[in-house]
Amino acid sequence: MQLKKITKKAEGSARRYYEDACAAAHALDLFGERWALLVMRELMLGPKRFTDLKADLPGISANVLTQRLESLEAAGVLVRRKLPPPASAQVYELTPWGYESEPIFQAMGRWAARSPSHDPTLPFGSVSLMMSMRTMISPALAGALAVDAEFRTGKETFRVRLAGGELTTERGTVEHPDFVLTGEARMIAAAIYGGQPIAALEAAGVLKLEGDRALAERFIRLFPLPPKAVLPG
Amino acid sequence: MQLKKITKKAEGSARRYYEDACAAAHALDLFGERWALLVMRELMLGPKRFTDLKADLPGISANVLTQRLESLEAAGVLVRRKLPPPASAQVYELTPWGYESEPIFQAMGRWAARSPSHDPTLPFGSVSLMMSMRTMISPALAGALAVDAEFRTGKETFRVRLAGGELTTERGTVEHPDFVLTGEARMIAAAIYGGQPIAALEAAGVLKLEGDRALAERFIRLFPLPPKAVLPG
DNA sequence: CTGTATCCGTGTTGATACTG
DNA sequence: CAGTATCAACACGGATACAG
Repeated sequence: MQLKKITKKAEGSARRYYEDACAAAHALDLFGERWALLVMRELMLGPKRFTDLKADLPGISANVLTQRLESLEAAGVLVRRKLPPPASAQVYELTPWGYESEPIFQAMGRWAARSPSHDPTLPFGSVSLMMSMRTMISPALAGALAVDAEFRTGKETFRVRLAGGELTTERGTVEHPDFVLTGEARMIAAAIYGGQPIAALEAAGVLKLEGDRALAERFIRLFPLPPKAVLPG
Repeated sequence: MQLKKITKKAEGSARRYYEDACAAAHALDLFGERWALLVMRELMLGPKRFTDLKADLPGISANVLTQRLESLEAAGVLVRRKLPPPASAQVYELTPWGYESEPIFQAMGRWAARSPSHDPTLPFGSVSLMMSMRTMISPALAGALAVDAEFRTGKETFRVRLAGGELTTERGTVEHPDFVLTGEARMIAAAIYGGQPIAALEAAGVLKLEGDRALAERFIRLFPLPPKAVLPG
């Protein structure tokens, strides 16, 4: 009787780690596998269910998502929670430390926005939109402007509040918003980052604005993109 | 005469990209493959040759290093340069935009230093040490302290200069250093991050200090580690 | 409906050996 | 020194089947 192939890796894939004390290398041990960081991104605005994660990460397969959720849970980045009845569904939620990874996304976003090969016309999720606004807001341009608005993308609604130069973006609604902007995330991005006037996008039927139009037009100019990097050669 | 196998992927491997306009996702398209970010890290303090990169990244294989250098060059992150004779060797050097990725390492380092699973006893390269000092320096603790020191790890020498709360770390020597610290990077790290007194490490024969001892002891206390994350459960 | 487990084809990764 | 060639292992993504 032959020895059974033990190579089968008893349990939980033996991932490859960098044997490096550098904390940045350790960060890659935690979220360096494909999709892991994007899973974290999708959870930055609050818990989600497996199916929503899968839907919001086009291209990921169920088994890969399962593995990443396991790894990230083992790393202490997220936890799986069972919502109390009647909504007794399972959700995945970042730990407090997991939420503190936001500066990583901001540093990566700021840098990669300058990449010569960055293509902003690709699909754009609503979490990415909200995170990017937090990254790109210019306190200098914002000054003392105060805004309390609602952004509605597809099936999600966000409260976007600017006060004291600080921008907060969270899931939820607003009692008496200054304005409400409705449309796909990529259309809102076209207004904010693409310089498209809101009116033009409305005329095209891809965006809808209700409320204080002047304030909205001013608000969407507060997010200047950094200049593209100039390459040698 | 048979048709030549075109499957060979005409040129430059057909990598998998996230189809995502999110700039952070694009950053992963640029350096999300295994080893890519660590290659960038090794170049953050100046150009290196293929063989040095390979030696400083234990575990990477030559073919993977070649691929990563090609990808990063195509992305505009680094360039290959031929040094002028007589030192006519080939080196790899970050572009100005490549150097601007430092905040990414800092954000990752700050966050991952709090990871419950971070193991600071693993091998520690000298570039990582210099980068981590720039990340972890506490301007509050530094105050108006001025230091001009030399750090010697293995075969490399670095100029470490603190002035006006700013820390610069670069390859090179110092004319009249306040002190010179010699030892493996991990031993210097043991002093700076592990709280080991320099004298103890000298007694163990793993570190050597020349010059202003009081200043050196004070200097190495300027790099407090962030507290470990407390996990639920 | 929500999530997990298993199979499978394919491509990527990495160790070793080898070449200009 | 600076890479290429080869090959084995494994990770990815898709499909499908299964469990609560």
